[in-house]
Amino acid sequence: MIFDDFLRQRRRNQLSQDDLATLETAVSEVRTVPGRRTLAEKGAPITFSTYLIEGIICRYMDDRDGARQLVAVHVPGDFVDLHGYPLKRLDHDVATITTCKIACVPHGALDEIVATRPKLAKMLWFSTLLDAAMHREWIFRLGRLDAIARVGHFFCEIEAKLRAVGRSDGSTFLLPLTQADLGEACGMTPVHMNRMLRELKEQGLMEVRRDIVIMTDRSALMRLCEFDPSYLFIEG
Amino acid sequence: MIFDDFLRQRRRNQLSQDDLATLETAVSEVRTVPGRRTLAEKGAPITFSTYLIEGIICRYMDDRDGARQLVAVHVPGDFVDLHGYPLKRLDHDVATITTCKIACVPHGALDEIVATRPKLAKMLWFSTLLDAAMHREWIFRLGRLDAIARVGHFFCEIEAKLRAVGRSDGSTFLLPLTQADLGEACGMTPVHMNRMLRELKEQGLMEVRRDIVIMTDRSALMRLCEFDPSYLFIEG
DNA sequence: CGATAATTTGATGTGGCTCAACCTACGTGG
DNA sequence: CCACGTAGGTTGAGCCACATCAAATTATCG
Repeated sequence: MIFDDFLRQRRRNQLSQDDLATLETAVSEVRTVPGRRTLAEKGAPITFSTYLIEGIICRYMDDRDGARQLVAVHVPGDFVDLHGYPLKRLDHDVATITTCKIACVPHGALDEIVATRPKLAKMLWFSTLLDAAMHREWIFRLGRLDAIARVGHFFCEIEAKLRAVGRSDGSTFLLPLTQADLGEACGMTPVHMNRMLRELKEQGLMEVRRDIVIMTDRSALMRLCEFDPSYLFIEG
Repeated sequence: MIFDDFLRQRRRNQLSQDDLATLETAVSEVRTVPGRRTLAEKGAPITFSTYLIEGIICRYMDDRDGARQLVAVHVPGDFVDLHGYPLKRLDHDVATITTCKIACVPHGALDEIVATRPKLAKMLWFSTLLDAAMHREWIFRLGRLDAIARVGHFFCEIEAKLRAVGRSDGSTFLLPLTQADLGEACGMTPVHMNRMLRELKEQGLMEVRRDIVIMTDRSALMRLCEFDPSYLFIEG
């Protein structure tokens, strides 16, 4: 049950029932956390990793003035800080955006998996490298795209990820991020994010109504922002 | 011999002589590649990973106009595309900057390691996550720092990495990147890179003479660009 | 010594930031 | 059920960091 969305549409078929059962028994606790709560702080040593069952979680780093740069936005099915298992401590903060249902997996249980189930271990490794591939795309986005394309690119990524876990029908999905959050993800001020969203709407590409995102013309949007989903390693 | 610099100053002490010998025998070939050569292209399936013994290698992505964004710069001791082992194909290009000495490790040999040596496997996993941590710092750099701080931050990172493998004395090191390369790493035009380098020199922080970088005042430079090396996981 | 790549400099344009105000939605308590 | 407080969203005016374009200068290397 818990890991129903784990690597869904990725290489889940390479996970045996046995593997999934093993993961399931590795969970020490499932709990619900309210929105806007810090889950882990930069520098703190961690002893378990967090798997996201439901909700939205972000990872971020602050500059010296406290301005925030998001480095990842997580959706159900993501093993949020699995990289903390080999690294032992985090180089950034982790916080919920919405109310979240999470599963905690102690690192001791992961040791057991690595020692006895090399195939499953390799899949866990794979899942951390998906995050790294997304990081690279974020570097590209921030370094090479202008503001409107950065915004479009961000939404294209989120949509593809949500679709892979059945949370988007390809044009409409729920995403309760404020414009300030979006700005922190795309490296721009909330004011400019507001203008870019208006521009995208006026161009008939996408619009945001309350927490609902509607991609009016997804393929045109993808063209605008040079979005190629291959880095997400989604199959089928 | 080959892996003398692998994870040096990281957690190398956790690698046994046996582990190192195993890595060594996993190498199928050691070769020398001239500078400015493409080693692997985006999308191509790969069957071996490349370990960098000597030289500088970069990874990058191109936008639709061919403008390049570097996503990583590698120094000796880096396992350049080890992430290609679980991922099976690359989401970016890889190219040499200088003449390089590299070791090729077939993925079949890595399978053997993962199946029989969980501790070594976890160290390999760890090394791919170091790259991910650097990616995150690059996201922060591009999203939150102004041009001069981006440049300083880039040099601080390179210096720390080179120092960890004995290629920097803490103030002076060799780095044969053109100003165009540097611009592609820091998300700015070569013209602006040139002006930022002048500015850094005039402020007495660092200067570049030919291929030699001299950090005149490293701690002031680190302050300017909010550089905190903890994300590099260098010990001692 | 000539060809080519890299660096440097100047002039001008503009994308996105800053600052400031106002508007709207919504939750809370009276 | 309304009054009010607060967070989020919207809009405008002005400015500045960085891009662009163009040309000159300096290294590098056959």
